[in-house]
Amino acid sequence: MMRRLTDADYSIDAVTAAKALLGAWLCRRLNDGTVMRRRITETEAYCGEEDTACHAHKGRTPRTDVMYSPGGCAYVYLCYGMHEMLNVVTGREGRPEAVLIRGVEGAEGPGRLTKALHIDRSLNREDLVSSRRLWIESDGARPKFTASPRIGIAYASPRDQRRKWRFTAIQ
DNA sequence: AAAGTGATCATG
DNA sequence: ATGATCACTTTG
Repeated sequence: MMRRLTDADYSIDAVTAAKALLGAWLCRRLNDGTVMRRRITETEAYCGEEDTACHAHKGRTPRTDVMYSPGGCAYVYLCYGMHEMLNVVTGREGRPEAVLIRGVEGAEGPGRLTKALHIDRSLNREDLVSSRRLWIESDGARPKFTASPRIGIAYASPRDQRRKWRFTAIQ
């Protein structure tokens, strides 16, 4: 049985959420009514201002403001001038944590999945609990996964670079 | 290996 | 206003 994730599912720390989101279904309804669902296969956790890899590590700015909202909304930004990146904000209000969705079945890679599901910055701040356009469902599947260092964070402290906060579902 | 692409933020 | 940087992908 399939259920949409609720506030409670998003009100947890990003590392726990990043693991729990593996196997869940990222769902997108387009303007023409088409609904797409893809299983999440890879995630990364970004954890507060003290995490030097996290966009919010320099504090609240116009871009990172959304990360300070209560868990359950989307944080979408443009990377390298061409790739839209989808994150799910988690945790409590005032604490900037988010899970980067790095891959879904059939679209591995953070820029590829957003392209496949037509996700862009118009969905920034979208509330995944109530949205008709973007949400996540779970059928209870909890795939096994591996944990490894996060990608593309050479700017972070060596200690934060070493943290195994990237989670990849097996098969 | 390196380009391509434009928003973002710190600096002036 | 300017410039460095960037949670990536594709092409050679």
